[in-house]
Amino acid sequence: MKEKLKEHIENLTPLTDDEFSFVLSHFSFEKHKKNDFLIREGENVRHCYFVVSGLLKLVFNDKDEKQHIVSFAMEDWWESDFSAYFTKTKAKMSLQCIENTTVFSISLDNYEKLSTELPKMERFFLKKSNSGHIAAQNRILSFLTSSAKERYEQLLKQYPSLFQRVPKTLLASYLGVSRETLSRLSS
Amino acid sequence: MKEKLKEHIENLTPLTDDEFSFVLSHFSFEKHKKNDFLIREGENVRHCYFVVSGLLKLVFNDKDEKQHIVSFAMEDWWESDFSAYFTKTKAKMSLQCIENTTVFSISLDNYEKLSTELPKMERFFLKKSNSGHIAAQNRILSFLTSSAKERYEQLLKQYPSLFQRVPKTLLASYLGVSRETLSRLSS
DNA sequence: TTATAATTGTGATGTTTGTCACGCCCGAAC
DNA sequence: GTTCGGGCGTGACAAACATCACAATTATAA
Repeated sequence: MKEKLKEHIENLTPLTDDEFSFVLSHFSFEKHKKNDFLIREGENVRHCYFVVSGLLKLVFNDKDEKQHIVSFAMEDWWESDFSAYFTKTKAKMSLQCIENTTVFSISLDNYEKLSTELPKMERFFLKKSNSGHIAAQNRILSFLTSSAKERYEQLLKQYPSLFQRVPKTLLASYLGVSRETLSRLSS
Repeated sequence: MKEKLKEHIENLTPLTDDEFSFVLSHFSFEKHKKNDFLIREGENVRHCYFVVSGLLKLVFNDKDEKQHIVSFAMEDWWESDFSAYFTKTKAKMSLQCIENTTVFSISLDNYEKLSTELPKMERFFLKKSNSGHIAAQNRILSFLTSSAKERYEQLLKQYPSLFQRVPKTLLASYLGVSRETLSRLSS
């Protein structure tokens, strides 16, 4: 588990063993079961999560209780309701396990401490944030340029494993179409 | 002009005058006319821009030469093709002036120098990047949860000035609907 | 095992939206 | 002035998609 986090960080910036122990001391390791909530809509968001194994969904529920999936969080992803996390406001979204999941979590205090105490890590978080921004922009682009069918095919190509791991209803609410439409797209 | 940048940064972190001069020395000030390109699709992206005045569009052109507006960049916004900027690859999008525009620009080298030399600024860029990520996520959410009409009304509420400054065709291609549909929504 | 719930496909129908077509208005260029 | 083109509205039609309904199959739990 530790190794997973270490390797992940070292993809962007090398760390000595001492530095990594120091980094690690700012995180907690957590195991969660399928359907557990890491973040509940309306509550405070104490942590940001690094996914070691498993699968989560970041979900927004509209007034009609219809769920919309903003993001699937897979192995090696960072996820949270970042808006609520950074501004210390209540969560607008929920983060829930689709499978049994293990994560490293970090509080905002520790996030900021770590950033100031170890500049490498601030640089690391900056790069991660930039990637997150770019990924989100690509998703916007896919809504602007592509039909439901094309978005479906892009997803299939990029994350083929999702189609075995996740009920189609969830894929539909990620793609922004109804379950029935998705079903007809696949045939 | 300088003051605009200074105030903008000081919204998030205080700066001494010396620090600000140091910051400023990493930027260039540029004036551009309506229709000028700051970034052209297919070319290298040398700079990231802070908009002092005016209005720009960040545009993606699909295979059918249809333009899709990823973002309008207004006063106080940071904009670039961040993916191309950070990874030193060719631009997938263009950044073009809708009005006469003034900006501060910073090269990637200077961005990185500034970040390492002045940790405050790295913290600043991190916060900006987070906001960008969150803003993009909200836009994704609006595609998932809202009809064209609702997205139109949200935009009208958030940026009423756009409706005087920008031809409806551009608003349509930001909202992801045809010009004709947008026209019918407003009535 | 048996009962219960979740998942998925598919038909019927109506709404939303895109596309093509046309006409009007208005400002810029000549 | 006249011409030309961009911006904008709107009608007609077709395509894409949502919604409702129902059935069949597959987990899941008691």
